[in-house]
Amino acid sequence: MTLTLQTDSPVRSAVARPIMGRMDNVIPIQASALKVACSSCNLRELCLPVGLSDTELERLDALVATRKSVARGEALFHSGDEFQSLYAVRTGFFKTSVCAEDGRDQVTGFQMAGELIGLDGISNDRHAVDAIALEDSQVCIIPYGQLEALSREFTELQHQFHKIMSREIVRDHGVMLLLGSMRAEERLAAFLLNLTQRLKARGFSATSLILRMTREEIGSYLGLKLETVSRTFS
Amino acid sequence: MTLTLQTDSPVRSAVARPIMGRMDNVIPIQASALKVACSSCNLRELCLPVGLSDTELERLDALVATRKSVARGEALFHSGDEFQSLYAVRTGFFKTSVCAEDGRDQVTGFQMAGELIGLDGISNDRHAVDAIALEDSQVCIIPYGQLEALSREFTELQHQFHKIMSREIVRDHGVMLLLGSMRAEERLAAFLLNLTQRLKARGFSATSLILRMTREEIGSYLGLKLETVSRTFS
DNA sequence: GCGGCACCTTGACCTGCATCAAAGAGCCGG
DNA sequence: CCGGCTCTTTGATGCAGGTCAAGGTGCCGC
Repeated sequence: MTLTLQTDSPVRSAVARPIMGRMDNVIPIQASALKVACSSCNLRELCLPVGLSDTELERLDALVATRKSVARGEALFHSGDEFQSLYAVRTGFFKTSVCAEDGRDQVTGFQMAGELIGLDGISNDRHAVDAIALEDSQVCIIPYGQLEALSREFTELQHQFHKIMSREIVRDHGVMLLLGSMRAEERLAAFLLNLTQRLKARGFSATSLILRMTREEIGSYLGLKLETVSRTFS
Repeated sequence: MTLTLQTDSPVRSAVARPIMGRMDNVIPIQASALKVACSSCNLRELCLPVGLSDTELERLDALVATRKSVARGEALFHSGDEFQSLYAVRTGFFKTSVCAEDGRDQVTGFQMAGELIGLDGISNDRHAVDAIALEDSQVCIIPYGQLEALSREFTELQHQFHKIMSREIVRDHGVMLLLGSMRAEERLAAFLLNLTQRLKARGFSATSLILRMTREEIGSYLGLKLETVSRTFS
């Protein structure tokens, strides 16, 4: 298989600009009370509502009532912020990262449409990572308290939510395997493979992809330096 | 602060043998229907029951009805096994590890008394890791379906369970930071610090610890080779 | 008591990746 | 249109940690 890589920067504008052009007409990065409905969302088979009945979906619609736009480079939340909601990526692309006391930081994941951000915050009511938009994005706001309440009512929702958390744990274990025992080339390969699979599940081409993140961010995720990432691509 | 390290092997028998001696009198590694009660367990402040009321505890007692003994070196479960229950470590010490197709494997964590094992299995009804006892151990069996049912009834239990899953995610992010951006010495230091903190929370001395795992297992967890671990200790 | 085993330590050497450095490409604002 | 910015590429060099190898220690079973 051949894989066409297209970096998103500095050629970025060729791709992202059209989107930013549209953005000029709206207020950037405000929590806008857009009306939303999971039941009519094309991501519902990838997101929280998987397997829900119509009545359940209806109740979820009432809960996930608003969206929020986040401009490229802006934070959805920071480490230490009070935790109140989970966020489902509606459009766009995010990274999450932890940082050590000495300033070094580590990208812990990249999130795309249909994926949940903020699960780390449940543990002690504060977010433990930074979540940064890598392109202009929209997220659906899922108030956590209400989600807990609703999932006490609906077995399916509860189960789906647990699965999502568990999947995150399994994913993290995969990253540990990658960081702990693979060489640079293997890491990059595994990373690209994972990315294309996720894009494919969302209906994008599996043989050509645009990298929204910088070499440095990829490097941080993979435990490599940006030069190494760049060299390994060549 | 000074820290006395005591390796558990090959001097292991000095420590573990007495326990194994006792084991000779019972059937080793069988699911024995020991009567158990969370409400009278000295680990309840570290384990699932945190924050539960008396009536809630009573119901949980009914659910977590049996224990299981696992002999040193035996598996609690393997990757690929059907997932049915979570396990709370009652006594002893476990490791969990994932393995790649090519045979390399990576230790993803060490679990001690009061910690939950098996959360990875929720994601698709199969366990994703191997769980191996590093010393003769006992676990409480928590049937997952029943736990979900009970946590639909009791807000506190539900919340506590979510916190435990979230904490696991945060822990994993910490390990990623360690694997992705620390040098050998720092990794080992962070590892020992973490271990002593957890032991302290369980009432053990914080300045002297016995390493139940081999250099190789530590190395696998930290993304280092056993020789490096050994050298770094010196 | 002796050989075998599992684990740990130590030494010598090598290599994969980090580090340092320089230069190019596309973009942005003035 | 020019200078500065960010991101990337590429080269040269160095070192942390991997690899290979040998030897030690305590345990176990015969």
